Amino acid sequence: MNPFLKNDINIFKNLSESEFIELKSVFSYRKYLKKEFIIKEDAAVENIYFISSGLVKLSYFDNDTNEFILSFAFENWWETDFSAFYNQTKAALTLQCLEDTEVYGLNFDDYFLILDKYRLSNYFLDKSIRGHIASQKRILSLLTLKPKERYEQFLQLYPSINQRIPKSVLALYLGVSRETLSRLYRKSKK
Amino acid sequence: MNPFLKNDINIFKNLSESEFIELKSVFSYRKYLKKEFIIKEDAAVENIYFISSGLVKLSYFDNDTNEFILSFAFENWWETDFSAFYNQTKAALTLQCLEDTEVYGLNFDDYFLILDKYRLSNYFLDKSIRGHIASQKRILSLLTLKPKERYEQFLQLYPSINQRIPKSVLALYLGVSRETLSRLYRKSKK
DNA sequence: ATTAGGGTGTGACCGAAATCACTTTTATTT
DNA sequence: AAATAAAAGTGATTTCGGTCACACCCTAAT
Repeated sequence: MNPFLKNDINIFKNLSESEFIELKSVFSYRKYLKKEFIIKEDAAVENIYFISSGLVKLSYFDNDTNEFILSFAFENWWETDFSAFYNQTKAALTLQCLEDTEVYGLNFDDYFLILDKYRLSNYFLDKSIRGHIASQKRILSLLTLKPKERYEQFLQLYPSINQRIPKSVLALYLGVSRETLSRLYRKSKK
Repeated sequence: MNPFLKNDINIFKNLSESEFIELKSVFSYRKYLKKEFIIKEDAAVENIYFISSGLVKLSYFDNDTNEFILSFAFENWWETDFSAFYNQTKAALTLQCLEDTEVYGLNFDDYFLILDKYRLSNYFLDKSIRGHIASQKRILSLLTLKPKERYEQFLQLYPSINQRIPKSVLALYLGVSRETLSRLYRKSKK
């Protein structure tokens, strides 16, 4: 198993080497290529995914035409369509790779199994609360900031992924048109 | 202790009567009047609050002038400035009563204490994930819907609190001006 | 019954961003 | 290297929602 996942979990719970080998067996490793879908709309959402390398986008399509991006996820993030996974319903969101990406999947039953067996509830609770806090920041950003300010906030918050995604994709995340973003970009440079 | 909290927790973990009496002692009950602040900007955030009755708004003020509402919270919801509580920093948000409100406060140390002592991690994990899912829905609503559609979605989602708040306050939540909301309102009636 | 204040409705005007249309630049593929 | 596709820049036009200004409630207090 990728060392990242081990290090990440160990922040909260020091498992012995043997416990870790045991735990590792419940995860399913898979590699996806750029543009491949990890979760497709209307498909069942079997897993929650730990991204060990690469970059993905979680998005929603209205009327299967216009795309909107809920979040990017990269190294050491857990991601899935939480609503669909947690309620075991069909995916309303899609999860697609912006780069070649390696993931460790954890299915519904195993998720609840390991919560108790390895006392990982507090680990996931921490992840979830931080995710919740990040979502609230995003809501405030959408409510309070103008496109230009949102763009600048994004640059500050995620300087690394800004380099890794096309501007047209970033526009889908910021909630502005491609053209408007392009014009802002010029202005904030000088 | 208010029966609501007990019923809510019991969904996840059946505590004995004596355990419950023990647990109850860590909560601090308090009653607030309409317009009172439970959390004030820049103050320390001691507690996470379980709302047992009433209605509150969680909001952000930019430059201490313009208000934006992150969420409403009412009976059976847990609410606080999570970022400030969890990181033990000063409040960036305010929590203010829209009605007379009764809360049960739980402080930082006790929170982590009872997570383990009463095995409540899974209970709070569930709450947190559902909160996270709700936040994501809100983000999508802001990204994909026009003001009129957001208003209609709100009516559908929270028909009860729509009756309990002024339209001008709802506008702060929907991210539109008071005037625009007023005009939409007329249009969607006919 | 008069006043004051919170909440709401509505017209006029303005501006930021969407949309449309097209060009230019940069990557990928063969 | 040529061809094709993807991404980005830019002008012209339109539109939705914000802002300003003021009128009209309705309830509670004097």
